Amino acid sequence: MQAQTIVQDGRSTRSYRRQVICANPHLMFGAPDLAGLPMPFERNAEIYGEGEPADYLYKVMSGAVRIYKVLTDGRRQISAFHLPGDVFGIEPGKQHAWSAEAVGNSSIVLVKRSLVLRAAARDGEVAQALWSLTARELRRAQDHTMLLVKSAQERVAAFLLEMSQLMPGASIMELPMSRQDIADYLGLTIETVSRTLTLLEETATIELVASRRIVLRNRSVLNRLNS
Amino acid sequence: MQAQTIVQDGRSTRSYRRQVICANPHLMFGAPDLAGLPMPFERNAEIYGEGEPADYLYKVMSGAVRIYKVLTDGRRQISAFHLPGDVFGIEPGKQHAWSAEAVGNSSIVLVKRSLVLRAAARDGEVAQALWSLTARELRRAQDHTMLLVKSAQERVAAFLLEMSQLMPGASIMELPMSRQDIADYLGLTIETVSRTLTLLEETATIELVASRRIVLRNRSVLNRLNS
DNA sequence: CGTGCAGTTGAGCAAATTCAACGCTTGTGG
DNA sequence: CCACAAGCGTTGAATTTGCTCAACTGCACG
Repeated sequence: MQAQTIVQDGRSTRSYRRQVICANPHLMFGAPDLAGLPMPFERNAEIYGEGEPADYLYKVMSGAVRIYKVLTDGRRQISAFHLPGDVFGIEPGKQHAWSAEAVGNSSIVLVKRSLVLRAAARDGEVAQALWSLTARELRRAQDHTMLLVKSAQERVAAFLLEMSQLMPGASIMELPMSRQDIADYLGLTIETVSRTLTLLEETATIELVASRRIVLRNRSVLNRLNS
Repeated sequence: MQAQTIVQDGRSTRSYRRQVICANPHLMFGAPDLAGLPMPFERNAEIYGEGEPADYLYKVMSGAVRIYKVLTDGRRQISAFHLPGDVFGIEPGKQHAWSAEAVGNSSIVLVKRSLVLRAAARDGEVAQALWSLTARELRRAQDHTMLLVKSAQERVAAFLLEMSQLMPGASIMELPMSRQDIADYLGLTIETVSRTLTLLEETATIELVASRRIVLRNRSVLNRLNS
């Protein structure tokens, strides 16, 4: 069983070629009894890759996960960030259509897909849960679609509100992801994201405590942008 | 029971205010026994509206359906076109998050949602079918997301290929929808769609037999744009 | 034959991208 | 402890892409 994790290479380009570096997140494919136990993933470690068999469902315990695809021209599109409590990895087919990586060091619980499916076949409640999980993911994807037809300001505002919803109660938002991650999620460039954030700061809508620590000062402005 | 259908108003603007005109597509909400029988919908007739209870599942028998939302600023975003054979109207919640309209005159079969859900609770096969239908819809939505981060040429090429896949065998594609529909699906303006189509015609990639009759002359170019 | 709608085309403009330089923080090695 | 490189983020200037506004064409229908 080969142990290898794939992470982003360190070049300053924005296209995503990949490079093999360290120890393995895929041990469990040979050790199905690990299902249900939390597994640690390092920053940028791959959880699964596009085209791999979709044998597990995943639940984020701590950290954050990005779901993404790399286009032929090297651009990357992130379809979702998953934060603690979120389940991900549900796929219609046998194979993953997307890749998943840990944004920062993360702890993730794995459950064998076949176990869940078998349980669902027996138990209507499980089937129902699985279905509503998929349906929620569908709504998420549709909301993301609506994001991508808006202006840069609107997208960034929507992103900030979405993140603050995912971290309720925190007055200072601690974003786990980089500007590049945000840009690839919003379909913008890092420069545009950066400029838009400073613009929002200049208008006292937000406060950039540090580049990844943001306070939402004026939610009504953000809500209006989001509308 | 009030009979009324809602259609687009006739103004030249691109924002979508609405105006009541003619006879009712919602008879079935009072006549559940109609479930399973095909119902006719006129061009632009509303099938269901955002916020209405999601009491039915729908299957297109003939014609075409657009699923859309109208933003606060009046712009419309179409999330999907459904052609004969497609099932639509599956929603995670009790209410429709989107609206559905017939693109052209269409025939659509309705099935009571509660019947399907009850069947799914008893029968694992039905539950499985329902789940995979939802999952397919999810993949569709994700594919659409990937569309919206591409250039205008790439979006139009992807649209043409998608449509040709939905109408296999036809050498001349007969598009049921207007330029405005296409634009709202691709997140572009009608002008950009029009210009892009003429550009593709000038490069002999497609042939515009008539504005809604298109022949794909050079699929490899389209595929390259799509990649 | 006019009217209305759908689609096309053109010119100017605005928004976001591209390319480039720079600043700040962090980690590493002398 | 300082020097320096690497990563990440910000800022500026030029460019490109698609949008806006406007005019015009072709077609269908009365």
